[in-house]
Amino acid sequence: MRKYSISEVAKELNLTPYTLRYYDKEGLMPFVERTSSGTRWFAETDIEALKIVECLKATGMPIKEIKTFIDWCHEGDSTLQQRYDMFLERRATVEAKMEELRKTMETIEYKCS
Amino acid sequence: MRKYSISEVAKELNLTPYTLRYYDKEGLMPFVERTSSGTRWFAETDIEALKIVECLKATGMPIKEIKTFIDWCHEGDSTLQQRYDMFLERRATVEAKMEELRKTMETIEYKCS
DNA sequence: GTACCCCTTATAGTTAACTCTAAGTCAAGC
DNA sequence: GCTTGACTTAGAGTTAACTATAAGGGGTAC
Repeated sequence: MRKYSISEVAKELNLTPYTLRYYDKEGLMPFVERTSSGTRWFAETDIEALKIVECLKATGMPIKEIKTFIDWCHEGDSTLQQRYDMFLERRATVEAKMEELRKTMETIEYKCS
Repeated sequence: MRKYSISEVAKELNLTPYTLRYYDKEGLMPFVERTSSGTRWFAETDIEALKIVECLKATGMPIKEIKTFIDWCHEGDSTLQQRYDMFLERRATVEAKMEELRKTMETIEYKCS
């Protein structure tokens, strides 16, 4: 059960320590342990959680909304429904975005000829 | 051959006059005529051109790159190849983006279960 | 003749998501 | 004991794409 420093995690996720501290400040990683002197000490599970954060970010979800999601995760099973609803909403958003892109490319393709 | 004022065009394209003047300043509409007193006087074809600008924007193309495209349009047929190349590149970008969204949603869908 | 819409320049504010610096502290490794 | 890398707070800077205000002026319509 190795633990990781902030720069190791940054490297693995292709981020910078600055960004990770920023995420922490924004409440996206309230789970990370600290050593007695205050150094962040990431577990594998923390890195997995951050990968989900990156996934949500990749769908265009703003950081504040991701924070809500993370908060719900910490409130336990009572928020399962809310999280599922958020997922459905996000899926709809992404599908709408993809549909718009598809249509836009069609238009451009048409204009190009 | 009606002509349109800036706020009529803004309304039709769901933008604001501020935004249109901003686009003008950024060089996205060097084609728009002016009255003797300096008022912008949009033709139908100008609105069509702006619709293409909106399309390109919808694919995530930054304004500076759109300006390049507009400039090429004004240079005439000698830039046809460049414009086509830009289109191909844009299509590739959009397709990559869509592919990433698809994969991301798959991952999230998996994590959700 | 006044209201409304257009124009300009210049400048400042907004939002999101970083990105970085400064100034000072702490702890581990060689 | 010095270097390295972690930490903190506070704050400034960056980028994109607007969005808005101020201050001044011009033209058209009722």
